Parts: sequence; structure tokens; C-alpha cells
Amino acid sequence: MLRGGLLPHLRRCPARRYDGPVTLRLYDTATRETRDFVPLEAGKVGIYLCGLTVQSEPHVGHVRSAVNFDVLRRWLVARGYDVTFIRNITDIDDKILIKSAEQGRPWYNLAYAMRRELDAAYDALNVEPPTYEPAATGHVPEMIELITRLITRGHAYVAEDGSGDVYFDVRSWPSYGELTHQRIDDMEAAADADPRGKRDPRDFALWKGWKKETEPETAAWPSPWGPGRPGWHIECSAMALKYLGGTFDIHGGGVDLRFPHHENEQAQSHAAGFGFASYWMHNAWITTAGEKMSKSLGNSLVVPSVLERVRAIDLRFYMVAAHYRSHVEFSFEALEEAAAGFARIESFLARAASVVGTVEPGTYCAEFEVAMDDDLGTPAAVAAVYDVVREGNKLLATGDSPALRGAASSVRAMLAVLGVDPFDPHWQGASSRSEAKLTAAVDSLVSVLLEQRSAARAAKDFATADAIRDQLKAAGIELEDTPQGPTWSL
RNA sequence: GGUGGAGUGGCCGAGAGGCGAGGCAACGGACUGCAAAUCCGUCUACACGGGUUCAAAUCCCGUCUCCACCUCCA
Repeated sequence: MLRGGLLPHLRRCPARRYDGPVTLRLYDTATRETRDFVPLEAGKVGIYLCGLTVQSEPHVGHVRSAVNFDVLRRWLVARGYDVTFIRNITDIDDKILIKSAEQGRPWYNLAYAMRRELDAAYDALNVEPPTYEPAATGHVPEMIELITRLITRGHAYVAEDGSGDVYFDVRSWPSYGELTHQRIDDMEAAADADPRGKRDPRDFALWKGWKKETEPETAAWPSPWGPGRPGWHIECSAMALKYLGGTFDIHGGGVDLRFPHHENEQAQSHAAGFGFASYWMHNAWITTAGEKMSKSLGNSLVVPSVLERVRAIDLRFYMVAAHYRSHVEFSFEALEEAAAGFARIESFLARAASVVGTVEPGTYCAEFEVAMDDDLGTPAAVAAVYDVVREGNKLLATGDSPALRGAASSVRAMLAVLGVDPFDPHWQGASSRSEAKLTAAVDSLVSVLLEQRSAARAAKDFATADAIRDQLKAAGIELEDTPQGPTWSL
């Protein structure tokens, strides 16, 4: 399992001996501590991540969650685990119904369109597709079964107001509030909310009866309590239990989901007799102007807009360079700084490739492994990458060597865990065929100028040589003189 | 009212009792015809006030400011 220590020539990433077995430690929101990760079944990990409610275009905050958990998944796989990764889609809910009505189109049309937008955003950021992505509307029978089970066990009841709603009875479950360490009596009762046949104002809906006057018939499913649709919380419980079993390893989502969503999921799942999640992980926000993104105007921060200004790989690097439990104050300035830093890593790999050819991803350096094992310490992991890049840059001066190959392959391996390996076909394939043709055309034109410049330099006609360089620079092309000759980049 | 999180150098961002995180920017040096890139070096900070300790950014007490959740928002 231990794969570090194969790069003894690297000063800051030396071979290192561990005192004990390699152990991944994760911060568990439920216990509020970083503890050893022990899977329920050796060698296997089941993860359930709350995906999105597909009601509008995804913004960078949404994809941060996906990126963070994608890194978790990649690291678990790197550690040899067989990972089952389930991320759901909530494709029916109040907001979808309201927005689609406003837009004058069927709710399922809006949900599907936004789902495609979301898929595109995930793909743009190199978030690997989950093992399976269940949609809520495809699992109504499972939800009905779970609700029935809760009613039978005395933890849920049909509303007495004839609405067809079914509620979870929080007073029947003494440990309600356990996940977020709150007492029921301390919770702010939904202010002046219409009790709608609830026994306690904190009871939450498992099933929502169809409202004939305002809701389309297509948004109602038959059930023992009349036509209606599932509540949000029961959806995730039902899908997690179906695909991961009664107990599974990790349940993730954004911090805002801790309450009520995850609290409710846990309560109803436990009340139904299941062990549910062993670890709860929550990623922090990307904020703008100090506020959560959904409160901001947001339009400029939807993923496609952001990607008009920066490359997707730079955006992902920016997200991964911060710890997943830390607030990130989003700004294009900071993003561009991160991109400048990432360019140095890329530039090393490109120059190394020109010397030793393409190297396959190799071993991680020990510091990287230690950092990742410590609750996915990506900031320290990135620092370890920079250490190897620095050593690699020094090695470049001496030409081809096993050490240089080792450094390049190590950098690739570490970047791959973070999902930002520039040689990953995912990023390579981003450019279109016409772009490739364009690049080839520019290259042949630039080559002509470079030959002229070389001739001028050879003749010590530096005025001409510099004029050519300035001309190219004005066209947005930077030159770099290397031992192997001049190279250009945009 | 209840429950969490945050305040770090010019900027971004780690760390969490001692052993210079890292990056960006800037400046100096090496290299270069000059640049660029690269390498070496410089810039030593932790909201405020107390306290504990041989030692505090880190622990304790208090204060200020900000954010999130308690509304079906990642």
C-alpha cells in the first residue's frame, strides 16, 4: 500500500518510513473529530453524495462539492479501495414546479435541461461519473416502501387534515437532533408555519399530497395515501439504502445540508431500522462578497460563464488547492493567481516531456500521501507537488535521466489524484478538431519566424532578432529559449 | 434564542503549543547577447485584551467583526 519513498533524489520528498500502517483519517461531522477511516467491509467503500436539485444552472459553488468528493473518491481508489459512488439527482420538488410553471414548460423538461447542464459542468471539471446516478422520480416505489415501514413502526403518520401528506414524527424518535447536536426544544419552530395537520411543527414531510389546483397531474404518483410526491429527505434515504445497503461508509454533501436534510435522513433511516452512514462529510462554501453563492446575483458565476474567462483545469486546481472544509472567497483575481501557479507545474511537465518523452503516472511522494491521508489535506499535497516540480526543474538542466523521469511521473500521478493531470486525455480532448488545425497552422508560421530569428541571432543581429520576438509577443505569442532550441506558447 | 464556522504577511491560502507550509506578486543574485523560463536568496504574519506555560498563531477567559444552519440552498 505504501507507494512513497521511491524518489530518494528528491530532497523535500525523501523516502520515509511510517511508524504504523498507512491510515486514512477523515473528519466526521457527526462525531466532530478526525478519526481513522475503517470501512465496513475491508477493501470496499460505499459513498453517497447528495447531488443537486436540478432547478437552475449550476454555479461554481455546486461543482465545488462534486470536485471535493471526486478527489476523495480518486484518493480512495488510489489507496486500492473498490469504491461504489452514488450521487443522486433530485428531479422533482417545489422549486422545480414553481420555476417550470413560471417558464411555461413542463417540470420534467426543466429538470432534464438542468440535468444536462449539470452533466456538462461536471464533465468540464473532470468530475468522474458516479457508479450510478439515481433520480428521485425513478425511485418512488422504494420511497413508498420506506414510508410505509416508518408508519408501521410508529414513527410516521398520515396528516389529519385530509391533505394526503405523511409526516415523520420527530417526538417519536428521541435521538432526533443527534447529528447536528441540537435539542428539539431549542430548534426554532418553523415560524408561524401553517401546521397542516402536523403533530409537532418540526415534523417534516415524507410524502406530499397532490394539490390539484396548483400542481400538474404529471407530478403526482399513486400511493397508499393518495396521489402525491415524495419529500426531499426520504428520497435520499431510499436511494442510499437501495444502492449501498442498510449501512454504508460515507455520506457527503454541503454544510448547509447538515440540518435539516441530513439530520432528517439519519433520523428516518435509523427509525426504519437501518444503520445508515458511518461517516458524515461536509464541504464548506465558496462564497462571494462573504455570502453564500445562492444569495448572490450568481449569474456570472454559473459554470459556463466562468469557463469563458478561465480554463476548466485552472478552476479545478483553484478549488482543489484549498481544503474542502475551508471557506473559499471566490474571486477571479485569486483564480488567476492559482492559474499562474498551476502554469508552472504544467510548464515543467511540458518541458520534461520534450526531453524524456511522455512518462506514465508513477509514484506519489511521501509528503503527498501523508497530506492526503490527513483528511484530504490537498493544500499540503499541492505544496508537495511544487517541491517535486522544483527538483524536476533543476534536473531539466542535465537532460534525460531516471531522476527526471521519476519527477515527471510523480507529478503526473499526484495531479491525477487531484484530477488536474494536464496529460489526462480528458483535458487533451477538450480542444476541437478545428482548434488542432489552427494550432498546426500557427506553429508552421511561427516556425518560419523562429528560423529567421535564429539566423539573425547567429549573425549577432540582435535588433532583428528582438524585433521578431516583439512582433510575436504583440500577437500574443511568448518565446522561450531552451537548450533544445526556442519554443513558443500563447 | 439554539447549533456550527471564520478573522494569518502586499494578495491567495495551510498549520493548530517549540522545529521558516506552499503559491501569486515584488525585489536582489545566477544563467542569458538582452529577455523569457528556471534556480538561489530577501520580505517572518497570525482580529483585540488578559491569562496559563520555559515556550502561544495554536491552550484558557473575555471582547469585537463576519458567515452559515435552525425556510425542500452544494
